[in-house]
Amino acid sequence: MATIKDVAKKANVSISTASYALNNKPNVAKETKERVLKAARELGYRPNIIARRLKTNKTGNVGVFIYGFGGPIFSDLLEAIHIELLKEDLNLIVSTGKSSTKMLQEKLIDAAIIFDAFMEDDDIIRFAKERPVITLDRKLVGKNSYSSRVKNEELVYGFIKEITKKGFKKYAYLSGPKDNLDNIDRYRGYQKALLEVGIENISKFEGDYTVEKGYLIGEEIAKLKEKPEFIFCANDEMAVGLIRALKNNKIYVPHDISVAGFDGIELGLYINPQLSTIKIDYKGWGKKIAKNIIDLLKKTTKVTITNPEGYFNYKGTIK
Amino acid sequence: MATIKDVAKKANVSISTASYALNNKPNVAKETKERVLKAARELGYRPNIIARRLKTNKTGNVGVFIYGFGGPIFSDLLEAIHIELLKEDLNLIVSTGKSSTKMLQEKLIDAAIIFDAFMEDDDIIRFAKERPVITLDRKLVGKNSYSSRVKNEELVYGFIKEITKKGFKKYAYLSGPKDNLDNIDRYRGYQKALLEVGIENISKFEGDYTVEKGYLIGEEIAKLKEKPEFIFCANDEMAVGLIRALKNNKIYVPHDISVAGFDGIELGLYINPQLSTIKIDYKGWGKKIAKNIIDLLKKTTKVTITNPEGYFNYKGTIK
DNA sequence: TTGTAGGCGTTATCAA
DNA sequence: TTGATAACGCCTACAA
Repeated sequence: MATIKDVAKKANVSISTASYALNNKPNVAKETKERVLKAARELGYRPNIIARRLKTNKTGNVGVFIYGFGGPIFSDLLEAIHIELLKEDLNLIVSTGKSSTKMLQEKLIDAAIIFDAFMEDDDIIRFAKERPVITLDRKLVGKNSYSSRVKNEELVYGFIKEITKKGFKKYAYLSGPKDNLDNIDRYRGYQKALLEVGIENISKFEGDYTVEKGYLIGEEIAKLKEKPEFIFCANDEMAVGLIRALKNNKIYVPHDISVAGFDGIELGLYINPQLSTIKIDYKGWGKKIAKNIIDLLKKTTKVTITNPEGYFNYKGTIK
Repeated sequence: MATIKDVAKKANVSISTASYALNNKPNVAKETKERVLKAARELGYRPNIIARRLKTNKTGNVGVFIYGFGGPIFSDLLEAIHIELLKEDLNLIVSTGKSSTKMLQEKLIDAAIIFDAFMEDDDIIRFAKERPVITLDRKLVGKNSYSSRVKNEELVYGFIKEITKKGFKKYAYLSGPKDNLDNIDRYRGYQKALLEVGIENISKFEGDYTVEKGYLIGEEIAKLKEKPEFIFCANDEMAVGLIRALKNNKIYVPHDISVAGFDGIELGLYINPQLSTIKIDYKGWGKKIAKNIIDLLKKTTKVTITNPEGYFNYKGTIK
């Protein structure tokens, strides 16, 4: 592999001059520069990013750490982030699980966006001592450390407030993992809205955000004597599984039971009827966060982190 | 950030001794080693992977480059790869588009797995001069360069051979992007199977692998006077969109038209009826490829690259 | 068993 | 406008 040394030799200049030429520094003669660039081209020279990094402490990479590659919400988020980063010639690196933590520790990235509740606050804080982080899955604010959150409580509250006008009596909540922060906030909004109209007992089923679990809970509910009239699922995927199980047990949505979810995933559009849900603008969110990260890396201005928008869709699986 | 220098100073040893101790070399006295490790712990020392890499030419990262984060087949593939890599303490880095090419050039990874037809052969070949690559989306075999492919032609041929026994007369093919290699191979198998039973004119619609395009083609087909009796879609996502458009136009699958897809994505299980398809074992594939990569990195044995399995599901959207 | 020193490929300081 | 050289943090002969 050709190094800058080879280029310098071939162009008959010193290493430092070669470096200047290759990095577009203004202090190098036009003719010299051309000679260097030509040599580089002919040798197929590529700067060794590792060596550069050792010197400059910059990689040109932004890491996005997610809790799994399966989540349908991530594709929009990642796609949008990627587009923005490319505009600034930054690379996007995606990782998950233990790999993420290691990348954070090894600082192979200039900045991080975190959407993985399994990652430890401590690791994030340590990283944030030197580089900016935006977390999307927790409240973690400090030096270099920002948080952008879906307005879970507010959105669910507003959504359910409307639902209560339909006069349902028996409500249920299908939760995500019980220590998941988004899930907790969504439940809080749910509970608040119902309490305000005097409904206190909400039957609660514990899920895990997967279609499969939603299906299992659906089968469970199908066997109940006293069925809920309205079930709010902490995410769309569980709602899809739930509805499917109900249908297989000849319980029809929304005729027999009304169901709603959260996220607005594409899958929800392709079941019949379409899933009622609280749709989050993940694309818009990704774009905004990426812009924030870019600003943070530039350190030019004060950076204001924004939260994503949400929209209600009552049609479909609600009577 | 604490460096090995700080650790050495704190433990009152030389840098090299600190390095030996931290890397578990056998030549260091037990007591010294303990002193070094203690110092490292107290300083929160983390080796700078960048510096190490510069010296050893190893990163401990494996890159997987995909054509987009939206593809539902990738989640299984990535998840499986990730699990295998972790067993060997290798990190998984995922990237797409231009970022992928840059990572390849900058060699931030020890090996690459490529499933992105937009990446250039040249870039891959250059990378493969020094490190192993497995491509999943093209035929590219050479030094350090291996190819693992879905048996598109063979699978579609076998599947359609069975279909022809049902006695359909009018066949259509909904293609992927017309220069996509998988798509071309799938069509070849389709054509071959039909030719063998004397069917020569296949009406062909050009799609792009997306649900949206499938939907548009579905609307187009709904307007045709002479409709096909069986439509094979080059992937499941288009099939889902197609079926949905047909249903919206009161054409029912499989009652009026039979449809099948390719991939076996989860979404296909949640439409009604379930999508008939050629299911690829993406999880198994990911596991195998990851193992291959690990072997290649170890350079121990001759490595044999395997192809993924496929399974037929005729039930659901085929009459 | 420990320490000295050279080098991985860059960038950047300073002198020429 | 160019060149010599010292870092960046780590590993590893080789010497002690």
